[in-house]
Amino acid sequence: MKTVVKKSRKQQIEEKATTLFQTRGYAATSMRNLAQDLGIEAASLYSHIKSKEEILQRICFRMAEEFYSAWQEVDQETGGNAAKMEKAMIAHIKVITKDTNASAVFFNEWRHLSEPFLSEFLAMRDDYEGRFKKILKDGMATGEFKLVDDKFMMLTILSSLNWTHNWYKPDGSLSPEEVGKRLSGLLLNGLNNN
Amino acid sequence: MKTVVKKSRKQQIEEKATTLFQTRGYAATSMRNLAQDLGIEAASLYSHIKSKEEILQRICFRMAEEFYSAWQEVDQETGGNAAKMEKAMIAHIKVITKDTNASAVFFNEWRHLSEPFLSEFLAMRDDYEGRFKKILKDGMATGEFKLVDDKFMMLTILSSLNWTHNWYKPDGSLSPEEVGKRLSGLLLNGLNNN
DNA sequence: ATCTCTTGCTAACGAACGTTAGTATGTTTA
DNA sequence: TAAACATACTAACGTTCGTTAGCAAGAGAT
Repeated sequence: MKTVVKKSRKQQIEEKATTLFQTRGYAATSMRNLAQDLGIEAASLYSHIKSKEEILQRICFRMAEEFYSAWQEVDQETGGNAAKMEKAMIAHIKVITKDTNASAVFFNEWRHLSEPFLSEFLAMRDDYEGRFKKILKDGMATGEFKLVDDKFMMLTILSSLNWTHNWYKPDGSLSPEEVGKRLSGLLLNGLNNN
Repeated sequence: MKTVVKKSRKQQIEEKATTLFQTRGYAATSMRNLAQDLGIEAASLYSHIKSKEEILQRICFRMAEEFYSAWQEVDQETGGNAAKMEKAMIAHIKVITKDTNASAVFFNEWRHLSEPFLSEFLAMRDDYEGRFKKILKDGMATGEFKLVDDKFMMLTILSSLNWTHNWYKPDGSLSPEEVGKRLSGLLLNGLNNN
C-alpha cells in the first residue's frame, strides 16, 4: 500500500516551470508554454501564482536555503581542513544532485531576478563562497594546503562542483556521496600518479 | 603613429551584441536594445545582418574555430601526456581569455541555435571533449595518471577551465599562460601539501 | 558623371508576450 | 445549508517582439 501525497497545483506549476526554465531558459519560456505543459490555459496560472518571476524567485531562494542548511553538516566536522573541505564538497554535491533541474535554474537563470532579489541573491552567494575561501585560508595557514590564491582556488573548486548538474543522472551508478568523494579526491590530490 | 583599422558596421554590431548577449542573455536581448546601444534604429540593423540568430551563429562558430585552431599547438607536444594535458589546458584558456564576452555567449547561449546549427555545434563539442578524454586515457595507460573515470575527469577539467570567463580580467595580474599553468598544476597535482 | 555600396530612416506588419477582469463550477469547511 | 476555497475558463488589454518594404543620402569606384 502506498500513500499518494497530493501535490498542490502551485507546486506542480513550479516543477514544470523548473524543467522548462532549465531546457529553454527563463526568458525563452512563455507562460503559454508552461500552461500547455500543464494542460491548462495561460491565464489560469494566475489563480496560483502572482507572476512569472515569482516562480523564478521561489526556485532560486529555495535552492539557496538548501545549500545553507546543508552546511550545518560541515560545521560539525572536527577533523582538519582537508576533511572539512571534503565534507563541504560532498554536502554541496548532495544538494545539486537532489534536484539537478532546479540547480541548473539556480546557476544559470538568477540574473533574471529583479531588484531587490538580485542583490539579495548575490550577497548570499558571496557569503557562501566566503565559507569555502575560509577553509582554504585556514588550511594554508596550518600547512595542510599548498599556498595558492584562495579566490582562484575557490572558483576552481566551485566550478567543478557546480558543473555536476549538467551530467549527473540519479539512475546512474554513482551516488551523490561517491561523486563528492571523487571530486574532492581529485582536487585535493590531483590526477598525477606520484 | 598608430594605424586605425576601421571596423565594419557588421563587426561593430557583432561586438555590441556579444556584450549584450553575455549580460542579459540571448533571449532577453531585443534588437531594439542592440540598436539603441549602437545609436541607430532597430530596422537599420537589417542592412547589415540577416537575422538575430545569425549573430549568435557567428559568435558561436567563430569561437569553435578558435578552440580548434588552438589545438594545433597541442598536437605538436612530444612530451608525456601530463605535458600534453598542460598544453591543452593552456591553449584552451588562451582562447577564453582573449574574449571573455564571446566565450560566455559560446558557453551559455548555444542552446538557442536552431537546427541544423545546434546539431553541428554539439557534434563539434563532442569531438573536442573527446580530444581531452584521449589524453586522459593515454596517460592512464602509460601510468602517468591515476586510474579514474575519463569522462568524469574530462568534465571536471573542462568545467574548471570554462569557468574562467566569469572572473578573468585582462587587466589583472595574471597572464593567460599563468592561469593555465596554475589550473593544470592544481588539477594534476592537487591542493594537498604532500 | 554615373553607378554601386554603405548606411540609415519611417512606417508598419503579424505574432507573441505577461497579465487582468470577470465568470463559472465543483469541493471543502463551518 | 451556506460560505469559502480551489481551479479553470473566455476575452481581452497594452506592450514588445523580430522583421520587411520602401525610400534617401553620402562615399567611393569606374
